[in-house]
Amino acid sequence: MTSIKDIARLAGVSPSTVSRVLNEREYVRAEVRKRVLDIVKEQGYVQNHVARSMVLRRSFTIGVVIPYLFNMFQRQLFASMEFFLEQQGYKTQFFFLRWSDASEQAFLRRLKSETLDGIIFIHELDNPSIYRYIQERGLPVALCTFEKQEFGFPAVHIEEEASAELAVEYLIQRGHRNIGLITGEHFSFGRQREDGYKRALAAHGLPYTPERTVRVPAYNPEAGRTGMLTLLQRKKPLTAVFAVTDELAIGAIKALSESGLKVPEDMSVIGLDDIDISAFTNPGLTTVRQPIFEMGKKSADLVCEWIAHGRMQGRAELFTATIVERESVRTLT
Amino acid sequence: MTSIKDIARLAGVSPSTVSRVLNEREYVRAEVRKRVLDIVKEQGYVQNHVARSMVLRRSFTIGVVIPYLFNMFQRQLFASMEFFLEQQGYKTQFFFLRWSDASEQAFLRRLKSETLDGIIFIHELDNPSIYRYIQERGLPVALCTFEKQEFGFPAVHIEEEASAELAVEYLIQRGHRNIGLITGEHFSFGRQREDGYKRALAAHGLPYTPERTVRVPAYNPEAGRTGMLTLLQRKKPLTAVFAVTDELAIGAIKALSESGLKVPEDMSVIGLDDIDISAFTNPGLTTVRQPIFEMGKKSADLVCEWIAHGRMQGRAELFTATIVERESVRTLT
DNA sequence: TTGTACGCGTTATCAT
DNA sequence: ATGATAACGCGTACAA
Repeated sequence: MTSIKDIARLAGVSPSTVSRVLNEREYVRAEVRKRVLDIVKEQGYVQNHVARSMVLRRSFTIGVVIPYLFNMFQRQLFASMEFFLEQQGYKTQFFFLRWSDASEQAFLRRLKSETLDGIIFIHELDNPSIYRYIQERGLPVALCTFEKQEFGFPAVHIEEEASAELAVEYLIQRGHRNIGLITGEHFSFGRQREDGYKRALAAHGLPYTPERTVRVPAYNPEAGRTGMLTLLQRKKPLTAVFAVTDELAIGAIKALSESGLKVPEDMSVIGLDDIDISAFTNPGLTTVRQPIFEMGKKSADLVCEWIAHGRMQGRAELFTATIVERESVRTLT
Repeated sequence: MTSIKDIARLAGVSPSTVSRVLNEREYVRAEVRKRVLDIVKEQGYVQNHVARSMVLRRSFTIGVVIPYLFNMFQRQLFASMEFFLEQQGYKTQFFFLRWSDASEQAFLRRLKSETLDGIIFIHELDNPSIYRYIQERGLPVALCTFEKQEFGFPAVHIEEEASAELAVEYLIQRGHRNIGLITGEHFSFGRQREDGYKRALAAHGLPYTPERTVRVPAYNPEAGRTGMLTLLQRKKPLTAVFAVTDELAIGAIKALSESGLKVPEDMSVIGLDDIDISAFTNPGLTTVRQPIFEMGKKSADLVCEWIAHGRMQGRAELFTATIVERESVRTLT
């Protein structure tokens, strides 16, 4: 491969001069600059990124930590991040994490070996040692869709509890009293959204009945489907269900139709996230929208600013969720 | 950061010895090896990946080229690749490409600067100069979901035409004669699937009527929706539609339900791909399954073997698609 | 304004 | 079996 030395030789200057030209330093005659640039173009020369990272001790790369089986919501989120990161001159390196300690350990090893400039988490980790390592090293970081109070990292997320409350409130306003909940066992947002559900019930003097809640091991459609089936099986009266993510809701709707129940005639369903596909389900899914694109941008901005200023810039960035009305909720009369 | 020199000093040996231990070379006394390993563990030392890449002139990284707005099918594909690549000790670096020449140029620049060990394309590029560059450099490469005869790169894909034919054949067997087609303007698989559609019609002596074909600018649900609407508007008799991807099919079903038409009672719909979500639509989407997981694995294997043996290993790897029966197709009587 | 020399962390080669 | 040294490609301090 052609290196900076080759260019220097061809242009009849020293490597340092070529370096100065390429990095837009001053102190180089316009004439020389042009000559160098011409040769660079002619040779199709591009700086070797590895060598550059080594000497600069930075990689212009931001890591994005995401579950191995990322869902559609996270997919949209990281597309947004990648877009804004690239705009600011950063490459994105994804770390797909499995739900195991071994996977988190492997991640820590990579973290140590890769000289990332910053890191964004779209995935909540169990192991606090990783957060601790990042904190000690002072690595610029942002959390997206969750927070970790103990570490004081900047966090980007919606008000989980309030957003869930909004969804349930919407059902109650439409006359629903017997409302089921499908949530997940893992991650703090599952618990927070469950709290929002309870708060909405309480605000209207409705009792919380544990039999109307089911906790599933994942947040995908299949889990939503089995969750709904379980709920149905318990034979508690139910006119509506709040699924804490859209994917769960999509699975719930499937279970309902398999059971010969119509949405929203026989059962109303509301989700939370507003992923792309939710506009295309039958019936269209009524849900609560997270501003995905903006949240991705904010996360990217937070780490980039931290890097630029050399110190942490923000703390929590709270976004507001809004109802998206489609056809999966019926008004009881 | 602690470096190999620090470990060497702490263990009372030279950096070379530490290097030998870490890379599992022979010629190092068991006793010394243990001492080094203990220090490494104690210090939490990990080799610096950047320095290593520089001297070894390889990065243990495979690039995966994918459209910026990758669809759910591609999402499953690259998850599979990432999984197998990691298993073989490679990191995955994604390149999200936009549909523009500028984006392809930027990609070429990165390609030159990054010392990748290999590359997989899940995205067909317009610009032959990129393929040419890869060919000249002898960079291990695999194409997934398409091929480029001119360059003779190994390619992993289903028999596009035959798979489409299978879908249409399925409709014809069930009594459908007036079958619409929703396909995309771009990429060779769109044309190939269209050819398969025509071949199935011809095989049964059915005429090809251009008014029953619509070509949309993307392969996502929204494009499928507008495509279906267009088809409906033309008022040609129609009992079934073949959408060349599942995402298009999902959009088509949405358009149908918006128009007050029931699937499959008033109109049958069949897709192609069998993405995860297709099992959860209402009605469940009848489609043709690409063995996504296996195709991802095969692509990963092809580049890894190429790297290991120092020369190209396979050529075309053809996979067979199979019908997945769900509820979106009705048998006419 | 430009060139020389050194160092970044690692591995391979060659001595010992 | 182990250590010294050079080299990978680049940026920068310092000399010129």
